[in-house]
Order: sequence, then structure tokens, then C-alpha cells
Amino acid sequence: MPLALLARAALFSSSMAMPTTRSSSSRVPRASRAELNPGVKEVKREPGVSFDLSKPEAVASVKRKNVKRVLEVTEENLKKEVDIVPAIEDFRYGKVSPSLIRLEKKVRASSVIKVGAPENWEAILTGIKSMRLSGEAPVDTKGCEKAAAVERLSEKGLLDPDAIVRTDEATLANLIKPVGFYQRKAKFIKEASKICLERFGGDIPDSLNELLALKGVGPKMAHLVMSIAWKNTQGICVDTHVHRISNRLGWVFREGTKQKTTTPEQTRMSLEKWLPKDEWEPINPLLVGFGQTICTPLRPKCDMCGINNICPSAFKESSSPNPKQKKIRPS
DNA sequence: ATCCGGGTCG
DNA sequence: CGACCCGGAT
Repeated sequence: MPLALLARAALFSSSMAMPTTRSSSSRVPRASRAELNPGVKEVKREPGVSFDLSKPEAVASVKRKNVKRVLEVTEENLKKEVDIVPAIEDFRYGKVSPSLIRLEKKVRASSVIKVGAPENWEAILTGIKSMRLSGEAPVDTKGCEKAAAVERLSEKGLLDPDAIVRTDEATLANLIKPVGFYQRKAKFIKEASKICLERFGGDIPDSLNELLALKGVGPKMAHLVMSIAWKNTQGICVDTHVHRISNRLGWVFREGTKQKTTTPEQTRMSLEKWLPKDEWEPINPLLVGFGQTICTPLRPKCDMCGINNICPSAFKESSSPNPKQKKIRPS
């Protein structure tokens, strides 16, 4: 099964399409955070505290009331019950449907936070989750199985390594034309399929390093695939949205400085230092959708943003950039 | 009409 | 850091 995912992954590594999981089967048993991150100091918080809803940071806490119930959430309901915000787990791939969202309030273990985390990060996440509930971001509806290129491959039975290696590159390339860089990707997919057949029994490798060894698979896709295909999150999948938004929020810094990060890998490492591991996987679809709709690369819609009161970058770049005077270079 | 962005490789 | 491609924004 995960092979199809790899093909898709390779295909879409630089497009907006994102893989979605079909089954939400069992989860990998998780170790305690202390075990996972030895050396990271932890602080206990008192549960069951109530807060003023008018304050953004309170919203997160109210959400944590340990009420267990199942409800249907519509946009209308949302307005009535500010209280209904899904746990971040519910933003895992495929779990958020566009108009109607089923969610289960869970008893969460978010009473433990790491030292070094930005003060308001939980409130920020909660605010973003609220904005994401409409499910109108492309990432919610244009999952990879709906993408034209994948459908075309699928019709030809080409989501399969044996079939792929027997197909010539030009044919492959033509089929995946809808995606960018299709010629390179056709080549990569063929090469990867061959390796998968020879060394991994026709499946994709299940380790980060083996994935990274495949041409065309970089950190972003490798971490995504480990999370989604193997349900074994090894790191945060940092794409351009996670990178940009993390910096706008002041969540990440270059090692030993308080400067913004300049590469996705810096962002990943910086984020992983404080973001609880439970959130590593869902943070990607959450921020991607947010980045596609509100916190856009240029002219972010800060006036539409529910956390513009606590975002350090709010309205900082909303106005059209001062048309810097064109430098006329003396010839 | 042009330009820019995006993940990865070389 | 350019090349790969094309969609989308300007």
C-alpha cells in the first residue's frame, strides 16, 4: 500500500497536493515525552482552570476541559459554541472534511509543556484551528488521490512499481504532465520504483534515511511519508508554509541566535526543539491550509485572521510593499 | 505580458 | 545557487 504513496509523494513533492490517509487505524504506541526527548525539561500545569473567553490565550485552555463527547460541528454551531475546537490530532490528513466536521473531544495530555516553547503557542494553534474549521483550504480538498496526475497514473495501473519500471519515461512524463517538473519526476519515480523492487520488496523503505537516499525525496517528503505512510513520525514535515508561518509567529530561530531561519531544515530543527511530539504531524496540514487561505506568502490577510492580536507579524507586511525605488545603475 | 514560487538535485 | 515546469498573481 505505501508504494502508491511514494509515487504520489514523489509526484507532488513540490506541488500543493498532499497525501491523505485513508484509514485512521491504530497509532504507534507513544513513549512519554521525557523518554523521547531526554534532557528537555518539562513543567506540569494545573488542569481544570477556567479562563476568560475573551482573551485569546484562554481559548486554548477552555478547549482542554476534559469533556468527552461526540458532536457534529457546522459553521453555525461554531458561532454559537465558541467552545468547539478540535484537538490538533483531528487535523491529521484526511480527518477534516470540508463542510461538516465530526470531532471527538478527547481527554488530552496537554498538561505538560516544554520549557523553551513560545508563550502563546497553544493559543495560536487553537486560533488557527478555528480558522481552519471551514475546511476551505485547497489542502483539504485537493488531496493527492484527487489530483489529475495521480488519477491518470491510476487509470493505467501505474501506481505500482512493476508497472512503472516497465513504462518508458516519456509515457510516464506525459501522464504526470499536470504537475510541475514532470520530466525530472518521471525519472525519479522510475528510479525509485526500481530500487524499491530490488531492495524493499516492492514497497517503500520504512526508515528516514532509506527514504532520503532515493533521488527526488528530500527532507520534506521523507518526513511526510514516515508520518503518513508508516505512521511513524520522525520529524516535522516543513514545507514553504510551515517555514514561512513559523517565522512570522516567531516560533523558530537560527541556532544560537534570535534571527529568523533561512532554510526549511533550520525551521524543522528549531521547531522540533519545543513543539510537543504529538503535534509534529498535524502541524503541517494545519499550517498549510492556513497558509493557503489567510497567512499567504504575500499580502497575508491579517484583517481576516483570528490571531492578529497576538501575532508578532500582524499587519507588518500587509500593505503592498513600498515600491522600492528602482535603482538606476549608472552605466 | 511577465515574473515568481516551490522541493530537490547537482 | 541555478535548473526544472507551470499556475497563479500582478
